[in-house]
Amino acid sequence: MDTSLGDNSFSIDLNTNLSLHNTNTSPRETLDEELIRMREENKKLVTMLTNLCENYNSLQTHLIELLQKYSTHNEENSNLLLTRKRKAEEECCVNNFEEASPKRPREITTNVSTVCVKTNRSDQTSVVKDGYNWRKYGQKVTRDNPFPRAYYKCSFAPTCPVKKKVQRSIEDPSILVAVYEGEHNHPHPSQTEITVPLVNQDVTTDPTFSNKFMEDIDTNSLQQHLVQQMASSLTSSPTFTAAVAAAISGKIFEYDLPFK
DNA sequence: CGTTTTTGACCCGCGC
DNA sequence: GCGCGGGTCAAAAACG
Repeated sequence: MDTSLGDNSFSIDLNTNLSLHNTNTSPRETLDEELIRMREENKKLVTMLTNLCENYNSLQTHLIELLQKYSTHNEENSNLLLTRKRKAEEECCVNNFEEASPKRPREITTNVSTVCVKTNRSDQTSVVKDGYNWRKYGQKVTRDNPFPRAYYKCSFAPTCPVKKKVQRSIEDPSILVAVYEGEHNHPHPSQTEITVPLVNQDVTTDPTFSNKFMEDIDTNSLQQHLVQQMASSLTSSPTFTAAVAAAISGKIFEYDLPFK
């Protein structure tokens, strides 16, 4: 995860470097002490943030490992029940970047990944906002799911071979299951309208669910969210706002005084 | 008027 | 060989 959050250089500059031209020692000493205290607090915050990033990374790695194990387990169980055809589909979904079945020569090597997206129950559309532009070319009601399956091609087709199938989960209709086939051979057109894929129990109990969704989580929006959370928690602290107010007033004071 | 979506028809692989 | 089911095509409709 290449992130500025993991960068130790990230610091909260409170602009508390006050250089007051006040000769009164006692308020200055107080301010100096306050300044030292704020710097230490700043250091602590940086350390905490670094640890937080490290913990997040290790947790993410752990989650991916668990999902991989879970997928393998489901594959073994379902092998007893599924027909050969459906089993082949299952394997295709569980194992990403696996070659397509040799019995289907029309599909050359395709990368298959599954992404689950939480939507509003009132939203009946089957649109998964992933930043790419798609053109719908078909819709079909399948045997094992009453919700229609929509077929999309990348709008860059035929240059871009990527297709996706979108269908609501039979277990939880508020979840859209999108199956992507192939890799885009063009840059991502937009990073602005990405729906963060969902991690919940309904999704992980779906045997067709793939761990690939973790890679599709937009790291930029996650970073923004974390920064916003940290900013709000800091600004909600009375000591922090007091320190900022002191820093700003001190700065104003600095600009006012030299001519006195 | 160009683009996208809808939808019925068709194709093809698989199982019996 | 036949039927079933999933995937794709393509004409018509809808949309901006």
